[in-house]
Amino acid sequence: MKFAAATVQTLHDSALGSIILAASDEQLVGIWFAGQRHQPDTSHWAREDQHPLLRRVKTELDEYFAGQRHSVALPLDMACGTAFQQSVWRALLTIPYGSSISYGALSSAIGRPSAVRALGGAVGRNPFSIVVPCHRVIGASGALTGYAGGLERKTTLLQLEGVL
Amino acid sequence: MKFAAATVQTLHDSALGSIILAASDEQLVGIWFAGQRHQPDTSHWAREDQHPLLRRVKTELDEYFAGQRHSVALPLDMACGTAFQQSVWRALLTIPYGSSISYGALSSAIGRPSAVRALGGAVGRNPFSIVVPCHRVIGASGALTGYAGGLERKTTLLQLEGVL
DNA sequence: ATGGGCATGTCCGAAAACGGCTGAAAAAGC
DNA sequence: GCTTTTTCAGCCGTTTTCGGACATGCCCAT
Repeated sequence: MKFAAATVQTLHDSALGSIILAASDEQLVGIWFAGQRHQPDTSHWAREDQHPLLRRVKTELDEYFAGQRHSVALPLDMACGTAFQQSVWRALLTIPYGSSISYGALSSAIGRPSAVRALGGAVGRNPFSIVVPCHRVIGASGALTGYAGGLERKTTLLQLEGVL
Repeated sequence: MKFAAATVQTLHDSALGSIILAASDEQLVGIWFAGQRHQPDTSHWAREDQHPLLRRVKTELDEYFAGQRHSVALPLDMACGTAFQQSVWRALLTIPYGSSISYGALSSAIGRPSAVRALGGAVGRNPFSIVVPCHRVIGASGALTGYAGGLERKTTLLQLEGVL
C-alpha cells in the first residue's frame, strides 16, 4: 500500500464513530473508521482540516448518514491498490444504494468467477469506507460475513439503506 | 529503491559511453552508465535535457574526464538508500581523488568493521557513478574486484586518476 | 599455498500461508 | 426421513517468510 507523497488528513465525527479522511491535491485518497482493520499508517500525514475536498466529504457523509444522500461522487485515487483490487473496487461502485450482492455474484460480474476468495480479500481492503460501498457485499447465504470496520457498523449501514 | 515522484532525466555521451543523469527539483538523484548493474527502472521519468542541474553535471563530468576537475560538488539526494547504504555512500565521498582504499578499511572507517561484505553490496549500489567515487574502493589484495559499470570502466577511471 | 567458515545488510525469487467464500458432503438434531 | 448445522476441499491474489547470493577479508586448519 503506497500512497502519494503529499497527503493530508483530517478527522470527522460520524454516527458510527471517528472517521479518518485523507486526500492529496484534488483526489480523495482514503476513508477509514479510526482503528479499523487494514488501515494504513497515517501518522506521518499532515493534518489539514480546511482542505476543500475533505470538507466536501464531511458534508456529504453527514447527508448520507441523515438518509438524504444515496451516493457520494468524488474523485478517488485508487493508485494504492493492485490492478485486481482496483477492478474490484470499481465494481463495488456499481452496486446501487439499498441493494446487496453476494461475493460470488460480484466475482462473476468482474469476469473472475473462480476468484471469489481473492475478491473477498480485495473487498476487505477497500480504502474508501461507505463511499465505495463494500458493505453491500454479503455472503451467499445471506450472512453478513465480515467488515473491516466491524460487523456492527455493517449492520447499521445496511439498516440505514433499508436492506435487512 | 524508491525515488522522488517528480524526477526527470537526460542522456550524456561520455568517454566511457552513454550515461543517464537524473534529478528532481534542486537535487541530483542518480548517475548510471546505460545498462549497468543495479540500475533502476528509469523508463517512466520524463526527459528534460535543459534542466539546469543536469546541464551542470554534464559540464563537470566532461571536465573530469578531461582531467581538469578532481571533484564534483553538487546536491545529492540519497533518499533512495537505506540508512546503512547512505552512511557508506557518504564515506565514499571522503576518499580523495587519485587514491584508493580497501573494502575492509572503508568498513572500519564507518565503524562497522565486521560488516565488510554488506558494505560491498552497498558500494555496488551507489547511485552516483563517478561523482560518488565507488571506483576508488578495491580489494585488500589490490585486485579491482568489481564494478557495477564493468571492471573495464573501473580500470579506466583509476588510470585517469593516476592510480595503477 | 589452499580451502573452509564466519560475520552483515540488502535484494530477489520461490514457496507457503492467509483470508470479509462457496457449494457439496457428512453429521447432528427432531 | 427430513431439515439444520458443521466440516472440508478447492478457489486465487496478496502478504509473509525464508533461503541464497552478493564488488570481502580475516582466521584457522590442512
